[in-house]
Amino acid sequence: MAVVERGTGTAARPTIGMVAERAGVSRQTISNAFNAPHRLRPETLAAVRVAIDELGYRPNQAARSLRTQATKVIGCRLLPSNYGGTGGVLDRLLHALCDTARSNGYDLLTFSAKDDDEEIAVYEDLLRRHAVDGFVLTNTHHGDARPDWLNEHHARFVAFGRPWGRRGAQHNWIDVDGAKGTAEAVGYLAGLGHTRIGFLGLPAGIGVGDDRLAGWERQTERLGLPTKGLLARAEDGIASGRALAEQLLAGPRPPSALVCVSDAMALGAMRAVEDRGWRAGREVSVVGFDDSPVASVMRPGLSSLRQPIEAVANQLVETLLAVLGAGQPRPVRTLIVPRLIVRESTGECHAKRPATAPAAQRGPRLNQQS
Amino acid sequence: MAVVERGTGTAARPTIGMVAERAGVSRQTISNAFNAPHRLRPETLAAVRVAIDELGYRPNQAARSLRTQATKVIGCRLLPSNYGGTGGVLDRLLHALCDTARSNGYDLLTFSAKDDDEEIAVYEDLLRRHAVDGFVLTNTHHGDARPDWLNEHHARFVAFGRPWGRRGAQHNWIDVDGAKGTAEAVGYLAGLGHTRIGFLGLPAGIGVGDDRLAGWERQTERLGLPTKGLLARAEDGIASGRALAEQLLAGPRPPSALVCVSDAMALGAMRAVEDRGWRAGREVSVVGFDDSPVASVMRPGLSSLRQPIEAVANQLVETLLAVLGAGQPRPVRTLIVPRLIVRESTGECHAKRPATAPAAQRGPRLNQQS
DNA sequence: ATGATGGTTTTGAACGTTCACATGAACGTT
DNA sequence: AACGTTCATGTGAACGTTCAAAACCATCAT
Repeated sequence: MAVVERGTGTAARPTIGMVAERAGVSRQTISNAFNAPHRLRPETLAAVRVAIDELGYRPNQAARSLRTQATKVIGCRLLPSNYGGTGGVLDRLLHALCDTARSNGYDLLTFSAKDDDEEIAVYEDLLRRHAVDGFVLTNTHHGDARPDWLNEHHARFVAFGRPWGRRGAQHNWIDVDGAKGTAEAVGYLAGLGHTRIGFLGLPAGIGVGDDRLAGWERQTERLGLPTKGLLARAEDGIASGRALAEQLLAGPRPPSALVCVSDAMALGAMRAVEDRGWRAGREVSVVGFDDSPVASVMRPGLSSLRQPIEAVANQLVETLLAVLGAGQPRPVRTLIVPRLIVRESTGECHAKRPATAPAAQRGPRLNQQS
Repeated sequence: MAVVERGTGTAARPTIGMVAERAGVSRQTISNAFNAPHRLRPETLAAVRVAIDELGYRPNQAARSLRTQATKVIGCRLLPSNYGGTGGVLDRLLHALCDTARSNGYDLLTFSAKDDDEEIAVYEDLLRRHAVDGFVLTNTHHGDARPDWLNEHHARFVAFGRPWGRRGAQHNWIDVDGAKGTAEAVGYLAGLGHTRIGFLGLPAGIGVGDDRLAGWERQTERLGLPTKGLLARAEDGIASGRALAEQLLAGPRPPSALVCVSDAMALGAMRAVEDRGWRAGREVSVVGFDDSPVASVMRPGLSSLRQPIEAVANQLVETLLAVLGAGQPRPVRTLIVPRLIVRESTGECHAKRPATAPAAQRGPRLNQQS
């Protein structure tokens, strides 16, 4: 645990040679102590470790990369945390990636790009300079040019997000099973007695939106619940959610619960509920998606489907390391199931006896999450 | 603009030697084409550029780092985007840092840490491995151990944030002038006719909070405005803001405007205003700090002091590069002034004629920001 | 004794670049 | 013509590590 030397003049950091000399062995032995300790005799290893500690030595990463042709760095584009209304999901992913990568001996190199083309340009630069070993892709979408580009250039990568709209995509990916999530939400609401459960979705053609919608469709059908007049779609956003919800609630046979494709939509929906003098979780239940920070902070708290981002990050790194190690192992296509976080915006159905006779006030049972 | 070779077997990327051979010059000449193009005769340079382009060559970063002892990488700790209620400021900073660094030929290496000690441990690791040239520190605070540690270990760094509580700190820093910001807010509100302007602050001892409070104190004094019973302090948060605002508004001589140390506080304050059946920007004006994404999205929009993060990032990188280049130039201590973004939560003072005679309805003049 | 075996350590070269210096050409001056 | 100067390019070494192969050294069977 010795401190980095601070000599009188230049702070010359130790090299493998200095450690070798101090331990009375060759350079290679020091190298082995790091890369293949099992090869050393226990006494030698101990002695070497003492020398390493005394000098506070760590292998120079540049020299190591040069020799091994591996930088131990993973590249990842940085998206605005509020990107596409994903409410901090990508921010959490980035954190988790840092942690997982580091505990596997890798570092994370981040860069920003205003669009996919610029992102590809950065890929090209980083690859040519041998500055990274591989990439983690986020925010995959229809007509995504990045996977093809990376494949053509023999780059190693994993994607967070399915290759929407491409059946035979050859790359590895991990994603969250949005359909399973919304299906769970519908099931939960049905369990609370709701029979008319609406869905606020995105315009057709957006992978994530279609996926989450499919879960609602599947589950309502399975449970024999109606869907007619209970689906509304528009661009993501609070304003959107408010308008769509108002539209459904103003219909002849309004829903008593709304499952939303995002927290932003759900926030808007709650607003629409309040506009009518009602309260989310009482007259109308609302469920969001992504469990963004606001969801837990607002009152009433927003029930939301939380993506298990830490698990996703683990899978991503694990898969990428497998790809980096062995050339190309079996393809990995993993779906991880989100978890419904229940807060006050969901409650039992009171559709039969509306606002005039409100149900017994449920205490503000805060199920706050972080 | 040639594409990276994709040979039949291994995709052997070009080296400086191959380019040299192709151009019929020596390796050093290729090197110079990148690092000192002015040294080459124009014709030579042109010929070399052709060869470089044809092969799609870029210098191998590891080899370069090994030789020059410079990695061209800057390290930066990643903080949760909702960290300490700073509402996306650090997220914006990270983006801006990426951009600025990259356009200066540097990459950004990010890592996460659960506390300062862990952060220092990562510093140590990265320094010993020669994985970075320097660091950007964020979130400086009282009793911060990081600058001292870095100085002792001869690390190069710049801080975003003043060395709170240390007069003679020796390192370079850039910060936002919170006091000037709140002073501007007070001035603006006074211009709208407000005379009783309150402040919702943080507990004493938090640098950022003390700074922003000081601006309110300074400006109210300068304008001869009262402060008694107009200051309330607590931990940051929406709930806090709501409670503090309610406390001030319930007083014998309540404020007609509130300047808040953060957007979270301001959100709470607006809530308290609504609790009383009032509307922010009409009966009581509210100003936040940081211009977080919610500020522009909510209705009424929250007026807020926006930190010019892009300018901060530029300064940070510029300063760090200066430190990395020349050993230690003149110390840099820069304060950058925030800008008041006016939205609907601020309006003319109507303290004399309260809610019964509301002023002419101001149209929802959306001054939405991004 | 001899040689084969297997574990442990050392040796020399190589990774791809840039540094410090050497070389050579072109030019103007004496 | 000889010289110094400047500019452009080439040469060999070095950065710090790991790879491949060789050398060493016990141990054991022959």
